[in-house]
Amino acid sequence: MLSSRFPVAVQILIIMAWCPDNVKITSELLATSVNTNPVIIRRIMAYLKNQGLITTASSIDGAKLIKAAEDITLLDVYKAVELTADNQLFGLHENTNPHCPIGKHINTVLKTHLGEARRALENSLSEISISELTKEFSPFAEFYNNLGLDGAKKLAPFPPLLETK
Amino acid sequence: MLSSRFPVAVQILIIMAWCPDNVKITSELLATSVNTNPVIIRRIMAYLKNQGLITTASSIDGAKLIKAAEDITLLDVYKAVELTADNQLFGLHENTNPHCPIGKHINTVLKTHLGEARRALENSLSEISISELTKEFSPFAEFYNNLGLDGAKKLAPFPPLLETK
DNA sequence: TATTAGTGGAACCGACTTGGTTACAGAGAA
DNA sequence: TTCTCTGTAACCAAGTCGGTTCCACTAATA
Repeated sequence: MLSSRFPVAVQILIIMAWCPDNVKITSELLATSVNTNPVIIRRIMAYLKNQGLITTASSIDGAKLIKAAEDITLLDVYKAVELTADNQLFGLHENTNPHCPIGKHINTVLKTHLGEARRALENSLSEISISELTKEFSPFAEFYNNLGLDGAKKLAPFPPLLETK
Repeated sequence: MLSSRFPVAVQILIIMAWCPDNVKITSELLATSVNTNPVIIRRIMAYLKNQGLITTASSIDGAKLIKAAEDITLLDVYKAVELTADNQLFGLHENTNPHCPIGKHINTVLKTHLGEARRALENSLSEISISELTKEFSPFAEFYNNLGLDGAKKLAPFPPLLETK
């Protein structure tokens, strides 16, 4: 089963970059947009926080981006939530037979070539920033901004997004 | 945990491309090189067979490559054993909130950009063929060939590789 | 100070994947 | 027939993942 941590993390960052300052970004707000449990959001936000992409705040303040949306690439997000400790995209079969020449050296050979493939993937991810993704939602952002602070409350059924500080 | 089906499949194909014709390729031979159970090998060979890369044979004949090693790329192997039905590399969170503009459109936007990343990965994988990997083992192939049919039996402890028809 | 809102994290659950193992029916060559 | 090997089913233990509940802690506020 493919993990959905990565796309959810991207969605979190897009919302944080997209929302006006008067919108308080809480895990519950984000959970409403993603349609999941706030704890799921907090787990993913912990990755993003650990990677230095966002800050979180207990009590009344919402979460904030640390880096500008232009400076956060999909690679940053991917590395924050998906990669294992040894930065590998593919698994390897350990304990191959050292008495077989191929078994003995296969992993060294594979690491080289699969590393190239991983770098190709990462290069592609690094070419897309959160701000570029945010632009694709600009029609909706304008609509939202035109509502103003009070008008926004009419937007149910999606109440959490409309809470302001 | 990262699946090791892909690297094991590559190892299988390298051995099949590398071994002289007088070596009978059985699941047990391959399992000895990989250092796992023959059933694991057969499961992976079923993927390769289904993809049209190899044939298998019950009884006395060994498995054979259908396509030439030059024409089998790592992408062929990857697609055979790793990709899901919808060809996706990344998971998506389904059931996002349709009342949130971002939640409603996030997956469409992500599919576009993550599809680009996937294509970058696949392009990289398609540039490496099994025969290129086999070349990296050529020193050992020469050594093996120099042994001849009878001398090969001295190569224990790695007996299964040495059985000939 | 007491209340309130929200975070952070532990604990647990069910569903699923994965590598591994055993067992057995069937095909095919000798 | 006998022997070898494949193909497949069944099962297991371990790990992952999304989800949920619960609770201690923090910080702003009334």
